[in-house]
Amino acid sequence: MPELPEVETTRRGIAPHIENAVVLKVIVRQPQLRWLIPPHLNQLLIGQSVLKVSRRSKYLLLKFVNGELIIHLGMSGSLRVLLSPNPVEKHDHFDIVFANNVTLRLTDPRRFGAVLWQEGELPHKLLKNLGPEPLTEDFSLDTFLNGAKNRRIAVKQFIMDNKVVVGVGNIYASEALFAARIHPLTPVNRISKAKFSALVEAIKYILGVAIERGGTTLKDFVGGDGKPGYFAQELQVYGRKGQSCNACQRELQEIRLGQRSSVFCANCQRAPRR
DNA sequence: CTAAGGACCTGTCGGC
DNA sequence: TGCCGACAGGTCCTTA
Repeated sequence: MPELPEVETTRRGIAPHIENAVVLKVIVRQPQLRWLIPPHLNQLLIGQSVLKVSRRSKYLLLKFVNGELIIHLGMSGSLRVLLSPNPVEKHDHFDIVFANNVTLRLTDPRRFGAVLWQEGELPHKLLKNLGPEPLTEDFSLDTFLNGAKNRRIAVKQFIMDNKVVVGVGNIYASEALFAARIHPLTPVNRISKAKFSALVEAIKYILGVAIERGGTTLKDFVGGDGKPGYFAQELQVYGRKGQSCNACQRELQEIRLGQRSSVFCANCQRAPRR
């Protein structure tokens, strides 16, 4: 479910409700997510207030005076703010109940998500080696030129590599490559400066628009405020295998790349010559 | 160092 | 209708 726009949408939805709120208690119903939820969160958090809700890559960071709570939504996670009592459902694994009657609830059927605690030295090990944020100036043409040196990896896998740039998952990687008219299999050492430049702009543009639309709702994604995202109707290639290209009407093709499906237009996105 | 593949887990969908 | 395999938004970890 969540790529960067969905995580950012979630951050914006929950922040106004929980920033400066004081933790009343933490409820863990299923501690085994991708990693075990730290067992002593109640001792750490009760009485503390959330100083800030931020985001790094697809990690949500809740800053407290004594450390940082890190939440990742994995593949199927969502976080919601509940303003009134709400029945607990099957995959509601984790709640933070605040003194202002707000509950922050993590739901995650596949349990690839994570809740981690980091204190002392920041950032957390998992955040330490991440590449630049795509929507900042830290991500530029140079990012790609430097990162592509001596590599022949397929461009789709390259832009999904978190050490190169963060936040580009399977949906937006496919969309950005279509926008930049680059075939997903193109080895990165064969991409021109101009094409890389177009790809940088495409990634920034598409992620930006997706955030404006409140993310992409597939299945049941809802932002922190419970509203769905509206980017799905703007997808050009993702999930459109067999349908016709919006630019040239040719039938969109699907290939598998690193065990992920990749839909593209073989006409608009030229196959690499070899 | 790079690259490839498995692993984690549940739900849903298509085919037989 | 039931069963089985394939696949789904992520990414760490192991192996070569």
